[in-house]
Amino acid sequence: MEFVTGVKKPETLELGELLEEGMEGREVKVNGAVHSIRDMGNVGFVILRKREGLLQCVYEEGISLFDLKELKDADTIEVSGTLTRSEKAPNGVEIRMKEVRILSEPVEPMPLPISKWKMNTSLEAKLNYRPISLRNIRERAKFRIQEGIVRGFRDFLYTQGFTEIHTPKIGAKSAEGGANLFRLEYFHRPAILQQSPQFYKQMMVGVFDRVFETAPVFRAEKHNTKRHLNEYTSLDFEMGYIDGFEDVMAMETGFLQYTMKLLEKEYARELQILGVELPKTEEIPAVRFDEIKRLVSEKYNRKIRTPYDLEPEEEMLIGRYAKEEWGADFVFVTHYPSKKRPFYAMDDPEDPTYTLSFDLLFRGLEITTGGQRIHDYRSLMEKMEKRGMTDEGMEQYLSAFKHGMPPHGGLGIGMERLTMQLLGEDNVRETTLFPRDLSRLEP
RNA sequence: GGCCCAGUGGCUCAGUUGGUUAGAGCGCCGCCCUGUCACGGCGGAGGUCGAGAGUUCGAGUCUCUUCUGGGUCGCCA
Repeated sequence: MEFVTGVKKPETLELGELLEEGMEGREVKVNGAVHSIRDMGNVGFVILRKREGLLQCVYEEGISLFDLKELKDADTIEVSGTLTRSEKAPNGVEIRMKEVRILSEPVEPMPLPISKWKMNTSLEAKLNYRPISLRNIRERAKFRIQEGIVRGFRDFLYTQGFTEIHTPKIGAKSAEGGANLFRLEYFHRPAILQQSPQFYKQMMVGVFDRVFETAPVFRAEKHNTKRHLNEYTSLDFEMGYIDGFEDVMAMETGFLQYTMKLLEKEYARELQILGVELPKTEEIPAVRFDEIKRLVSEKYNRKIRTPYDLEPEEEMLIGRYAKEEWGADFVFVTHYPSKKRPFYAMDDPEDPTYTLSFDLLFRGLEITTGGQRIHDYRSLMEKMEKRGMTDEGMEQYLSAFKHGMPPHGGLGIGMERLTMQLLGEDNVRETTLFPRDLSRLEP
């Protein structure tokens, strides 16, 4: 019998440790994957890929006690050698190799040139070889940034008194209803995959006042565009005791400000690798739906074809307008038509054809939908009746309201879309680890 | 699902009005090179041109069918 007493410090060092003061000249051990080899004859360079970045190891004939030809790309190895500071080395430090232990060897050569800075590979090939393509330094940096976004969301909301919740993804009925649900069999009963945590978030506002969740949602929409996925990660929050939907927009602005600072501070390396400039978030313009529609139509001389919704081209033009007129990357579009919003959206008492809701556009793409919800039981029932809905399957949801709910509102942010816009990618699949779309169910 | 575009070595692409043995760069393999960092040099392997049918003396190239992928529209985050 032995006791397990916690994490032990490994013998091998990480990049950060190698860069510390006073390490120069030390005998060290590191591990990593062979990212590339540059063999110059009597001298050679083995670039190791480690979790924090790349590390140059130097082979010197006579000093290194092995043959460089024994190594090849994608070997995982453990290197022992002397840590040396050198201005010629990419990070300022390198390891003069003495011994190498091969931990594993590939069976086949790389299908993609992952060690190239830019792989020059189609999205399709990158997705088909996902576990391989993600090893490329730029590819993997995208998902570190994505980590930073989710971290920012979590950390910020914790500071604002939110409770993180985890709601079921299998259910009997869903908030928005309709044809875009994935249906499945649940022990001989019909079930669906949740397309939104909406109902659960709202019910939990009655419990914790402020809640959030970062989880997948499923949409069986048969769309095939560069901004749609059939499974995506939604950053959702819902907050009680609000004075209006403006409080929700303010909270989202706070999240963006917090996250941009976090990225700047802790993800500087990844931002630099990808050449990303962070957008301004000090202030975000908010403009009414009908107003911005008119402004864009006038400025760019474009006819309004659908009065109740924004066409993708209009979204793009709104992004352009916000940039040109207000110097803004983000813009809130408020007061969407009631017609296009779900039943739980609160109508504007001043004009019930519009709702107290908003979308957030980031560089011309919708990344958020949010708003104030109806909290009064009678109003909710009234609106459902007006829409010809029954309470079937929603008894639990409605019972929360029957027994009292505070005024509240919330939003959902498309994580992949936010990442995509931040990084300037032109396809959501670029910022999705393993995308699910019309034709792609694996990897 | 509608419409548009594209499928040529592992990857990215070129291939003329249909004409001999289908090319390049990167990657891979071998050899050379004492400091590379997109290393460089020399040599080599690797392709039923997505699949099927048709037109033709002859098809990577033209026609039809089909499959796969990309873009776009409706819907949405």
